[in-house]
Amino acid sequence: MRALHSKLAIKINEKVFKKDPLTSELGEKILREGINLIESLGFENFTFKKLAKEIGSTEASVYRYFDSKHYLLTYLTMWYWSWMEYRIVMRTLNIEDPKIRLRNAIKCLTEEIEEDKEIHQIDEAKLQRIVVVESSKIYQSKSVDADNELGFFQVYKQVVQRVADITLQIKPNFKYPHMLVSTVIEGAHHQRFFATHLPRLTDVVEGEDAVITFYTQLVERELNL
Amino acid sequence: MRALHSKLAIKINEKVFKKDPLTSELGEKILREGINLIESLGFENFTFKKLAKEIGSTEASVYRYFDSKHYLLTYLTMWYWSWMEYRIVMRTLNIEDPKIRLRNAIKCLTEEIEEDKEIHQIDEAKLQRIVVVESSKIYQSKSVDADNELGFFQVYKQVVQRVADITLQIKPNFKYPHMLVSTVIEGAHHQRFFATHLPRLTDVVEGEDAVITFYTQLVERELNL
DNA sequence: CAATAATCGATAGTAATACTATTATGTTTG
DNA sequence: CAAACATAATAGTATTACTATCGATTATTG
Repeated sequence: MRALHSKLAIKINEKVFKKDPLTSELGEKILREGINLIESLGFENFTFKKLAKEIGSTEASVYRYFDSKHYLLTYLTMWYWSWMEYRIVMRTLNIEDPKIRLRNAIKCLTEEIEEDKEIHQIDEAKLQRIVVVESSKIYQSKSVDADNELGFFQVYKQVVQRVADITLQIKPNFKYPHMLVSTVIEGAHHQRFFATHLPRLTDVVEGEDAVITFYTQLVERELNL
Repeated sequence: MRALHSKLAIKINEKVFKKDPLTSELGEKILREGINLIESLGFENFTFKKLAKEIGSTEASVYRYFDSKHYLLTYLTMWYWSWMEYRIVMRTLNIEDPKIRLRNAIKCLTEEIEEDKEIHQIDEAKLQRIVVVESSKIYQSKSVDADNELGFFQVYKQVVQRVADITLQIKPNFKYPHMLVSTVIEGAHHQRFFATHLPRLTDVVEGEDAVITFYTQLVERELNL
């Protein structure tokens, strides 16, 4: 009984999987338990063998869906960015003032996702934690260029482009819109990671989400708002 | 005939190696060829077996210096940050105006190192390319907390602290000095990587080092200079 | 100068990883 | 009901990430 193909369909580039995991129960388990296991073991120690054991299936069956754990992580990251793009669209649509659109978008990109939305079969809060810690591994790899050719980073680029466009509406002659946005996105991830593991590299402020505050401020100052 | 123990001694936390690679010719070869191989193969595909073959030695001998390739990368990264700290000190010492000190420090952190200094046995330009692409893997790993306990990230933290202190001299009530500096450092690395592999995430400007310009500007705007 | 320690190369071996291939048994669908 | 498809079970391979042992050579020290 799969409650799939939910309201908002998130479409993932087909080249990243061998068999669409959203078309079978086993596939969904791979995604769900994959997220759990990657989070608890870390991507390095995560294997398809362990995953298969967890979901009561076999290694070979998992390989029928994904060519490697690298592509599973890629899939999950693509899913995250598709979902994020949707969120950004929702929160900027119908807002006239580009300054508010921008602020909302930055908040979207930098805030911590709360647990327990239960709209998808995928737990977005958990997924965010994986994206924060592990997702840079999907491009910091020898296969970046090949994967980029296949379009695996397209959604990520779209997200950057979308927010960059808002900055250009505010300051049309701004020379570095993409750098600013990608700095904010990657920066927010790093800061969340640092806050947990290397707090001396960040400034955690009690009772405030310093990450949102800092990057919102940074962007607004950069565009002299 | 090793031309070692050069003028400026870079001291590396001893816990990261089993035997100090700077005390033997084999050790130096491990560092030198290690850098070459990691750059050409990528850290994932780099193995001690391949390294041993390259330097005409054996896997077991390499293991006599480092417990794992992870610690070799950690060593190299620590070396880079020690060297970077020295550079920053040199370029900020005796400069009275904190604004200029800051600008120099940011330039140090964001500029591309040119080839062929030949002061150390280590090629800093090549090392920087490795640090840009691979170094985040030393902390984005399950052993972060243990490695942090052992002090492996101390030099990195010192660098951040040092530059953060300059920002505080300029703006004493600034709430996010560490976030700002670590954002600049990690951001600069990402932008250099993006420029090569995912150019739509950045803004390469012909004839100008956009990375230096962008982050210098960013910092100065953040501190309203 | 001799003893001894350090260093290294050579070889071997292990457990785990990252896969691929084959086959047999269901299960769905047309 | 037959064809097509999905999965489990099993087996197997090449590579990786190590560890252990053992002489031979080289450097250090007493």
